[in-house]
Amino acid sequence: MPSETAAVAEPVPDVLAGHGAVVRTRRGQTLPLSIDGREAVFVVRTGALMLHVTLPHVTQSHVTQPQGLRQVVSVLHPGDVFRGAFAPQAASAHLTAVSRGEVLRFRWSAFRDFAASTPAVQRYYDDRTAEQTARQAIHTTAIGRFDCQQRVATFLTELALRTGARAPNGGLAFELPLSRTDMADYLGLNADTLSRTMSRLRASGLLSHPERHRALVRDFEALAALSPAAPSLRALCGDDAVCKTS
Amino acid sequence: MPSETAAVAEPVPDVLAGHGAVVRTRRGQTLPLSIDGREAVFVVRTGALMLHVTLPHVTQSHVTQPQGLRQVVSVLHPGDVFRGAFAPQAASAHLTAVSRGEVLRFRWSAFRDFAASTPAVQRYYDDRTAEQTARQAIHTTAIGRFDCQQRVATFLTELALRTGARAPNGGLAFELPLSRTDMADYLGLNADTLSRTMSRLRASGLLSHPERHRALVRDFEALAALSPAAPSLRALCGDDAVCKTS
DNA sequence: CGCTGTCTTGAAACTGCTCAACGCGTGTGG
DNA sequence: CCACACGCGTTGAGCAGTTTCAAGACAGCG
Repeated sequence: MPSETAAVAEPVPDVLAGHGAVVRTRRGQTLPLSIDGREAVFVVRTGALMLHVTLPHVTQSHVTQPQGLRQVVSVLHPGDVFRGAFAPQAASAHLTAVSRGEVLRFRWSAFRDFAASTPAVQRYYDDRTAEQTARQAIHTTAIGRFDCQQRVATFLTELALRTGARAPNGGLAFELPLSRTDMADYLGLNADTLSRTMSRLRASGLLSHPERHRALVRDFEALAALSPAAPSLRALCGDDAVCKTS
Repeated sequence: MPSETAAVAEPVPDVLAGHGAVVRTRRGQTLPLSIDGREAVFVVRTGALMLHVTLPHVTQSHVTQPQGLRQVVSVLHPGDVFRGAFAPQAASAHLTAVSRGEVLRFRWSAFRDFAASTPAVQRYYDDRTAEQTARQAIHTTAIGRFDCQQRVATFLTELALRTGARAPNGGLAFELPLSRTDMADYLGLNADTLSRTMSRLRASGLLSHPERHRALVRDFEALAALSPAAPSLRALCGDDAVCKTS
C-alpha cells in the first residue's frame, strides 16, 4: 500500500497467454463460470465484461415487481481477473461480455498449479484481485453514499481513467460499453433517473456523445471534481499519462 | 461454484497461528494497514473487524455536509482474511475492531512466501478471499437494490448465519457488534431510518434485544423470508447446523 | 417503411433523509 | 450523593431526491 511501485496496472503477462484458451467475446455473450463442471478463471485482454446478479423479489408476498432485483456488481476491464467462485450462488450470477474483445480462460485448478510454479503469475493474480477489491470498496461507497450525479461522475471518471484516450481537441474520449439499463443497474439507480442525470451533464457541457456508445469529456478535471472518489480512482490507476494534467 | 464441497468455512489452519503475530483487539481499536511501512495481512480468529472509508464532500463548493461520506465497506468475521492492499488509497480507509477478539497479523511479503511453500495456506487464502468477494457481491446488491427493511433483514440474516447460536427457546441469538451508526454506514442508510426499521422489526416480534449489543431472533425463517439474499447467504455459510430448520 | 428496443422526458407518488427534540445510561466533578 | 454533560439510540414532522408510470423521440433492422 504505501510505497508500492507496482500500482500501475501491469499488462497481462505473456506467460499467461500461452496457457489459457482464448475466448473471443461479442456483446451480450455469457461466459459460463465453469468448464465441464470445473471452476473457471478469466483474464480480460481486451473489451469488457460485467458480473451481474438477479435476486427474486420477496416484498411480503406482494406480486408488485416484475423481474427481480438486478445488480451489476462489477465491470471488468483489460487486465482484470475473475474466478468463478467470486460469483455468489443462488443469485442468478452471470458473467457477460459488454463489448467485443478477447478473454483468456483457464480451469481454476490448472491456473492455481500454474501460479504455484510461476511466481510472476501468482503475483499478478494476487495484486490484480487485491486492486479489484479496493476498486469494489470504492464502488460500494459510491452506491451506498453518493447521490445520483456523484455516482454517474464517478463511473465516468473511472471509465476515462481506465479506457480513455486523449482526443485531438484536448478532451478525453472513451467507450461507454454498458447500455443505460446496465449502467443504471451498476450504479444502483433507476434507468430513468440515470438518463436524466446524463442529460444534465450533457447540457452543462461536461459530456458529449459523438456517437452511440462513446463519450467525450471536454474538461476531465471538472468531471473529476464532481466525484468524491476521484482521488482514490486516480491512485488506483497510477494516475498515468491520461490524467497528468497538473 | 457448482459442486464445490469446500463451501463450508474451514477454520483458520493451525499452521498459520504459529507464524503470525497475535493481536488482541478491543472495541474501537484501529489496526494499521502496514507494519513499518510494509503491507500487512490479517486473519481474524475471534471477534470482528470492519473496513470503513470516508470520502470528502464535494457538492459543488457547497459547505453543507460536515464530516464526509462514510461507508463501512465490509465486516470481517472469524476466518476472514484482509490484505492491506484491499483498502483503497486517498479514502481515509481504516480497519477497526468492533469487538474484543484475536487477530493474526503478518507482513504480506512473509505471508506470500509462506503460502507459496505451504499449499494449505495458499488454498486457504485463495478460497477465503474468493468467498469474501462473493459476499461482497451480495452486499453490493443489497445496498444498490434493496429497500430499507430488506437491507436490515439481510444484515441480520448474515449475522445469524455466521455468528448465531441456538437459544434455549428455539430462537437464534447473536451479537450485534456494530453501533447503530456503523450499521447504518454499512447498509448505506441513515442512522435514523435504520433505528426506525429496527423498531418496526422489534414491534413485529421478529427481533428482540435481551441486552445491549445482542439480538435474539425468534423465527429465523421469517427473518430470512424478508431478505431476497437469504438463499445466497445460506449457500455461502454451507447452511450448517444453525440453520437446518427444514 | 414500419417494427422494435433503447433512450428520453414529464408529472405525480413515495421512500428515505434532514433536523430537532427527547429518553436513557454512563462518567465526572462539585 | 446529586447535577450536569456527553454519547447513543429513538421518535416525529417536513422536505427532497428518486422512483414510478406513461408517453414520446430516436435509431437500428428486417
